[in-house]
Amino acid sequence: MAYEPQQPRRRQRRAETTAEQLLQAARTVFETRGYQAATVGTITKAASTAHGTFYLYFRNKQDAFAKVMEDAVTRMYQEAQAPWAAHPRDALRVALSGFLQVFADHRGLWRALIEGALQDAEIEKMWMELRRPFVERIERLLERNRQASLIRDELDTTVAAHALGSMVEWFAFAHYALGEPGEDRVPQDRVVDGLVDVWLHAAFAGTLAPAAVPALDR
Amino acid sequence: MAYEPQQPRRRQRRAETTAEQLLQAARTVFETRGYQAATVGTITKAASTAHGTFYLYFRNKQDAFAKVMEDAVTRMYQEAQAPWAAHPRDALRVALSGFLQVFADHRGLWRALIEGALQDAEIEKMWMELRRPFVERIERLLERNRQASLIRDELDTTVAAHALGSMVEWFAFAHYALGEPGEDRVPQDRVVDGLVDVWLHAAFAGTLAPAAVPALDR
Amino acid sequence: MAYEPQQPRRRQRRAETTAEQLLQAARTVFETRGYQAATVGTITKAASTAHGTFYLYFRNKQDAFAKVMEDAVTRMYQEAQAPWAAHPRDALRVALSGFLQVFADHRGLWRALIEGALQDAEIEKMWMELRRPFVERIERLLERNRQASLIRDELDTTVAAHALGSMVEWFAFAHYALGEPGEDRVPQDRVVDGLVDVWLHAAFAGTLAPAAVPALDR
Amino acid sequence: MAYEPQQPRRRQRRAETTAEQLLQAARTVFETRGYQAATVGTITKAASTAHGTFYLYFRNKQDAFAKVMEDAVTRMYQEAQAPWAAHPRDALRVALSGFLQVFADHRGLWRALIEGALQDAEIEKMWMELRRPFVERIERLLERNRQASLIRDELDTTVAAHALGSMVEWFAFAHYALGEPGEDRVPQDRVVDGLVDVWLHAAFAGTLAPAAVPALDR
DNA sequence: CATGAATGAGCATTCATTCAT
DNA sequence: TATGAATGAATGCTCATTCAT
Repeated sequence: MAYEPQQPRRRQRRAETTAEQLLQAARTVFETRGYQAATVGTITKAASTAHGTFYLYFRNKQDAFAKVMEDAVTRMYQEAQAPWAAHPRDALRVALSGFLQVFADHRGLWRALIEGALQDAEIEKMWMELRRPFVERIERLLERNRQASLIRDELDTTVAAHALGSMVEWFAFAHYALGEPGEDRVPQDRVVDGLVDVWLHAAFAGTLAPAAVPALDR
Repeated sequence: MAYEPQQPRRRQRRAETTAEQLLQAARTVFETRGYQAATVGTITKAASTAHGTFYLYFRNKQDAFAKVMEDAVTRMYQEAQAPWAAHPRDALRVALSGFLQVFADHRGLWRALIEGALQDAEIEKMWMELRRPFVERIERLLERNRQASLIRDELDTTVAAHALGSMVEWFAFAHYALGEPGEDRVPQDRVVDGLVDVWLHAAFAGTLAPAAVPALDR
Repeated sequence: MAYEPQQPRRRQRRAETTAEQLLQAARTVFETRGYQAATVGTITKAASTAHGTFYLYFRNKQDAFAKVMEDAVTRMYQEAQAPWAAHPRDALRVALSGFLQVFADHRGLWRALIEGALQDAEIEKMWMELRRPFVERIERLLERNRQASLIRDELDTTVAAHALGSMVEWFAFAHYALGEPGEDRVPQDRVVDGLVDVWLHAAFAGTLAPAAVPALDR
Repeated sequence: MAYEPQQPRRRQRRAETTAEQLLQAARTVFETRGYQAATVGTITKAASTAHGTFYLYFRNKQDAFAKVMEDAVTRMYQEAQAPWAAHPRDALRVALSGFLQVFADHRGLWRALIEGALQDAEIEKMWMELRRPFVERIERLLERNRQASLIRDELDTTVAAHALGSMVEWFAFAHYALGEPGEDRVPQDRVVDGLVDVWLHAAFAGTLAPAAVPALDR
């Protein structure tokens, strides 16, 4: 009840620290154990706080996950959009390479994100929103190039943007986040080259004689 | 064994009925509630059997899931391999269309499958194995056409097979299995056309002057 | 409904076989897994009969255990009372040696017996009754030798009989039935010598000239 | 940690109370129902705590049993090692008498202990370890007196220690812990006298002048 | 703000026993 | 007699959440 001069600040600092600890711990725990297998107890233990303190900063486990993921996923999609070189083919290389690298580095977070999204509608919504700009950016890219007549006329840019975005995302997921962590995989360089190749041919203009398309066997 | 005249048949029929009820119930429950949220109790209740009966037909929850999924997923990937028309472009259309349709129809099962895979290493393994033939088939297709010189020389068929397979899978997942069930989506015809288009240009031969590749915006 | 000449006999023989199989299987299962850990399913599987058949021959698990044990334990105590040599010290040696041997050979059955007795009053009662002659025999022995003035005057034969009987029984139990099965133990010869020594001095009078040791009845 | 003025004490007291209630309840339940028949639910009900609280204080049922028994059994074997009178024969009397009394008073716990040991290898191990000092102490006693030439030369002290220890233990078990609780038994005084008598003659040298019996130290 | 003891609903799994055939 | 499918009660354990201090 006495008037405290600078106590509030210290208290606030303390709170921030605790919040930071908890967020950090939650991130680590979700990353290593996944959404459902992560427990509040594990998180508070990792954060060296009391069990109850968790509920001072998060409404519940779901909320903590959302907060962790919002931050993490934003950073991940951003990392994947790092500024790129001037040369176009190389530019695409850099972008894809960055995205794959982020995926490989945060395997656990991606797994947790998808797991969480499947168990919790709010997480799902959040993810969809964080993901949208990623696809929209591809669409904008295609649109712009269409105006420059570099894109094949008949390309449905909306569908193509979704398809190419999905291709990268899912390829990365299946390649890096699924299967045994230490498993042998196609080396990243080769993967990037292949993806760039598919991208370029899929979207950009060129003489593509339909007659050349062969029969697809079963 | 040789004691009962023709009763075994009756018993057997009863057993088959129970098995069918349980499998059906398990399928429904997994489909509507997901992997983790599905409980043995819910399944047996839905099947109108005693709780313990579940363990007469499944080793455990995971096993039930595997059995449900093996059946369902196999059917799903097979649908995408349905015999197809003579015209190659149409053939691809039919295959993709079938795959997307199945996906749209079994949104819940796919969600459950991925959720399960992320929570249970065995399920993950099972899925990877069910999925492999799907990708391998694409690779074989590309290889065969390469020998017919219909495929671009520089195409890395392994990477491309994974990439194109992933594209379809993830597109389908993101498009049909994520988001609100009733949400408005791009109409399926347009989607199929777009995907076929990307496929054909990505893999098959044509003059694609690198010079034509434009700058990619950020 | 027709008059069957020798069908009954065959049927009876079949029944005996089933009964025998079940009893044998039950014995094995109880011996290897103990009372509580043994399950009806394991027993019927071992006996190659249907689950339900078990209840044709036994009222329940407890009953099966009682039947197995009655037989087995009787045999065990009897084996331990095998006819013995004429020389008294050696006679005692033979008797103790036999008892210990039986114990060592049927470690599992003893464990199961005691476990069962502790969980089931009927088993307990049965055991007490099977055990009683064992102690009474010792008591009779001491009494007889008292009349021959070979026993110390002040010996309370009743208590001594219980004490010496218990000593052997428990020693055997702790030595052979408890602890790791393969554990190193004091070699049996030395054990027998020690026990004989304690017995003789505990009960018999004066300087124990081997000649003084009387015949042990059976 | 430094936040709460003196509340921790109150909380701590509360926690101690709960711990005490649970331990007490567990003890009672194990004593009256045995190891296997005791359930966590029964214990928490008896302790008036929530089911989950049990796992705040015990890792699992086995752990609770171990904790109950460690406490009880230690006390029981110690009772048999209570400081004793100067007169050696009386000293032995006191020790044996104490042991038997404790046994008679805790019939249920002994039963549970043995039952538990037969069902759970860890409990068995724990018991063997609690029991060992009891036997070793006897052995040390005999060894010491051997040096004072009060022990018969030919006595195998290791075997004798096991044998005499077993005798007392098993006698007590069979006499007090088995059979109907209210059954008529040989009166305790007579039992003690008999056991002492056997002990002394079994182990000590020659004509047993009471004076010759040495002090039994700890 | 922080603590951590307490709660209790929830779940997978086992198994003795029954009974229709 | 024999079968084996079906039953369902019972139990140990986890963990998100609350709340008195």
